[in-house]
Amino acid sequence: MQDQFKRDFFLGFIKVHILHHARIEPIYGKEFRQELRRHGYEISYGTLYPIFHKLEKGDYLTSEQKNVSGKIRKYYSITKKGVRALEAAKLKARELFNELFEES
Amino acid sequence: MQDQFKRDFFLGFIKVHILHHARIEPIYGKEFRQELRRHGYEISYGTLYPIFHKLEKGDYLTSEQKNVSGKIRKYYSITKKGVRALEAAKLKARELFNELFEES
DNA sequence: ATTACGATATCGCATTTCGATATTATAAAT
DNA sequence: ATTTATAATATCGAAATGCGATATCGTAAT
Repeated sequence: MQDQFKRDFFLGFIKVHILHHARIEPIYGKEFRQELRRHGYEISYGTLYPIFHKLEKGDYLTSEQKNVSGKIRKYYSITKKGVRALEAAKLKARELFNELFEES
Repeated sequence: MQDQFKRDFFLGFIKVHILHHARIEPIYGKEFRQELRRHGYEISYGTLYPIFHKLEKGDYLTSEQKNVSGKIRKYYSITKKGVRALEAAKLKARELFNELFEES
C-alpha cells in the first residue's frame, strides 16, 4: 500500500486516536507522534501541530503548557465537546468495523 | 458534532467503504452516495467522483460503463491491488476498534 | 552571554475538498 | 429527425488541508 493512500485512509483514524488518547491523559505533540509511529502511523509535525491547533480552536481540546526540565511542552486534554465528538466517532468506528467484518 | 469535523474524521472511513463495497459488487457514484447517506455519511459529488478517479488511476478500482435505460453509469470494481489495500485498511480498522473499545 | 536542545510553530507549494455548474448520452416526445 | 427531459458523470474556482523543511521558542547548562 502506497504512502499516498495510507494517508488518505488513515488520517481520520489518527484524529480519532488523538481524541481517544487525550481523554485518557494529557498528550503532547512529539511523544504522541512517536506513539503513533509505534502503531504504524506516519504523520509529520507540519500536519500534526496544525491539527492540534484546529481541534483546540474548535474547543475539542484544551491545552496547558508545562516546563519539563527546561523544555516547554504543550499538553492537550479533551473537552466536553471533544468527548461528545469522540463518542460519535466511536459509534461510526463500530459501524465500520461491523460492516467490514460481518459474516456474509 | 459539526460538519467540518465529521468530514475530517470520516472521509477516510468513506474511502474504506468504497473499497469494501466495490469488492462485494460493482458500484456507481450516485447510488453509492445515497447508500452512504443512509449510513449517515455526507459527501458531495465534487468530492466523490474525483476519489473514484484517483482510485482508478492508482489501480485500486477499475471501471466499466453501462447503459441503463438510456443513462450511462460507470460501475467500479475492485482490483487485486485494491483488495490488498482493503485488507491493510481492515487490519488498521480492527486495531482502531480494539483500542477504542478495550476494557480499561 | 552563549550554547545546546527538546519541542512547538510556521512557510511555501502541492493536493484535496467543496458546492455549483457544465457536460454527456440516450430515450421519449413531438 | 429534431427537440426535450433526465440520470449520471465531470469539472470549475476558491478555500482548506497536508507536507517536508526550516525557523522559532524557552530554559538550563556552560
